[in-house]
This record gives sequence, C-alpha cells and structure tokens, in this order.
Amino acid sequence: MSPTDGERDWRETTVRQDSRLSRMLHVLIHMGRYEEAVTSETIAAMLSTNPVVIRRTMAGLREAGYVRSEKGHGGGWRLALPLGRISLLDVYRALGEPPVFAIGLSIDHAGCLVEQAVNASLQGAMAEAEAILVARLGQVTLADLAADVDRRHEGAGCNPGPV
Amino acid sequence: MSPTDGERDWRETTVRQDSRLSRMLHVLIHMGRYEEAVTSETIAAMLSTNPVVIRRTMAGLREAGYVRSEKGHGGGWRLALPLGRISLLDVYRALGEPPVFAIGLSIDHAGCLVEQAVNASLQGAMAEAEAILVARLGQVTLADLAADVDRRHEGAGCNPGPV
DNA sequence: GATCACGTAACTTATGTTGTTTCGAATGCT
DNA sequence: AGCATTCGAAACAACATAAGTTACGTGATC
Ligand code: FES
Ligand code: FES
Repeated sequence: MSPTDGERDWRETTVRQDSRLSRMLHVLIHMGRYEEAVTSETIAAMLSTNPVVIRRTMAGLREAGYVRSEKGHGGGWRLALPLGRISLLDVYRALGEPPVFAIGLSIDHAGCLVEQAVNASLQGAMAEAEAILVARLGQVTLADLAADVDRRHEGAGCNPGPV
Repeated sequence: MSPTDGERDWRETTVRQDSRLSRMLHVLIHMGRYEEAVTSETIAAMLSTNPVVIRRTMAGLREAGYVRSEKGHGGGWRLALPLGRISLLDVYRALGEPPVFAIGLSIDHAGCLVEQAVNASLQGAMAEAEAILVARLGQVTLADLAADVDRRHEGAGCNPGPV
C-alpha cells in the first residue's frame, strides 16, 4: 500500500532497451576488486556479450575520466578513480544521459492549449520523478555498492570470481 | 545546479516512443468540451494520425469504463464519466500501465552478487521515482487540466476548436 | 438496404539498443 | 625488426516496440 512498493517488473521487459547503466556499474565494481587491467574480451565474457559493445559503451567512461584504456600486451581497462569518487549519477552522465522515460509527449499542435496543458502537467510530473531519480543516483557511490556486495557475501552462497 | 532543474528535452526526442498517454489526455479533455459523440476519424485528424490508431488506443479506456463507443450514424466516442472523476493515473492504467522507464536492468547472471547489488540499488531508485510519478498522476484529474486550459485561454491567442 | 462507424487482424515503417564483422593503429614482447 | 595483443572506429544485421496503414467484418442508424 505504501507508495514505494512499486511492483513493476523491469525484468519482465524482455529486452526493452538500454541496460548500459546497469552493465557499466557491474563492470566498474568488478574492476574495483582487481588491480590488473581487464580486457574488453574478458568483460564481454563476463556480461555475455561482445567486446565491441564493451568498448563502445566504455568510451564515454574513458572520456569522462573514470577509466583508462591501454593497448597492447597487458593492456585493457583500468579504473582512473577510486570507487568512492564515482557516483551512479556520474556513470549515467558519462554514458551521455540516455533518456530516462519511455513515455513521451505528443507535440503535434504547437498552438493547441489543451496539448499545452496536458504536456505541462506530464512534464512537471516527469521532471519531478527524474529529479528524485537523479538525486538518488547522485547519493550512491560505487564504493557503497561494493560494500553492499560484501554485505551480501556473508549470507548467500558466494559467487566471487568472473568467468 | 539544484537537482530539480532537470533541463532534459522531451520534445527533442524525435519520436522516441509511447505518446499514448499524452494523446489520450488530449482527446479526453477535448471530449469534455463537447457533448456530441466524436468519431475516430475526427480524433485522428485532430492528432494527425490514423483512425485505427485511435480505436486501438482507446480500446483500453473503453474497457476501463471511462469512455463508450457507439457504431453507426451519429456514433463515435463519448465520455462515460465526468472529467473530475478521471485522474491521469486512471488513464495511464487504462492504457495497460506501459513501461515508464527507458532504462532497464541487466539480468544476465542470476547468481552474481555484484549484479544483485547494482540492480537492487537501481531498482530502488527507479521504484521511488515511479512512486512519485504515480502519486502526481493520481492527484491530477482531467477536470484540473481542463481548468488549466481555461486559465491559459485568458492570455495567449486562443486556439479553441479542432479541425 | 445503404451508409456510417467501430473492432480486429495483419502488415509495414521508424527509431534505438544490441550484436557482429572488419580493418586500422598503438603497445609491448621476443 | 617482427609479431601477437588490444583498443578504436566504421559499417551492417538483428531485435523490439510504438506508430502508421490496409483490409475486412459487425452492428447501428437513416
Ligand atoms: S562480478 Fe558479476 S560476473 Fe564478475
Ligand atoms: S483540443 Fe487540441 S486539437 Fe482539439
């Protein structure tokens, strides 16, 4: 009954779209556990996808200065900042701030007052929801998530390493 | 700088997806201004689209009891409830509660604790944002929007009728 | 009965993420 | 120097979903 028990199943959305944020967080936290460079191929195997997808997605993180990439032997990806210095919001922004909502406004009639009123209301609600989301993403660092991982580690059957 | 000045341009999203809610609100408020039945064709012209799209989308509203449809001469769509009895949330639900977010979770590894921690955090943030959105949609009725239209009417150059 | 208007199915289009292949460039080992 | 490794980037196919379109059936009104 509480307003926070939203029971929507994001898992149910087949493959709707844009799991980049989730994936990148996964990768970054993983990288925080090892010092060595990780290759795109290893990460791709970790996420059951293709190395090119990894490079494509992590390009934004590199440009934002959160990771570094090195070519050649022993190369790969390395964290450029400690996990505590990177918030979920930072990652989201490094990905180019992809659209948050699947719901859009109809803007067929520039002059229609009804449309204006409808869109103003929807836009207000969405802006407020996005503000909440952004605020929460900004409050959580990757180190917080890593700590949560440790917490979960003391209970369920472990599943530490990759591959 | 404040977290609430989100300057995202929903208008800029080309035709990303799902403007059904916006469109249906537009139609319903419009219907509230006239007593006569409105045909799918008229509505489609209003929204610059196809009558079949209208029937398809309004089917949910009919099943939810917010509108009625009649065949034959003089037929079309009519409100089944006054605008004050229909909230934006009601309309959203009648449309089948389409996905709110374009951001999804990655669930490739059921056993990975890192993924669990990441998804728990993201899911929490998204659930809270959705709760806010739903709360706001539930507080606004179509009558409120109609009143807002009237308010806008006393200022800018009017644009009353359709077609 | 003719016309109007909805109901539904089927197909096409548009947009964006994801997946894949391919080539080039830089790095480091031998 | 030569070669294997690894990223960088372009190009293209695959997939999913809202939206647009066509076609045909059904029911109601004139
Ligand atoms: S931490 Fe999830 S696969 Fe490596
Ligand atoms: S009210 Fe916007 S076109 Fe009719």
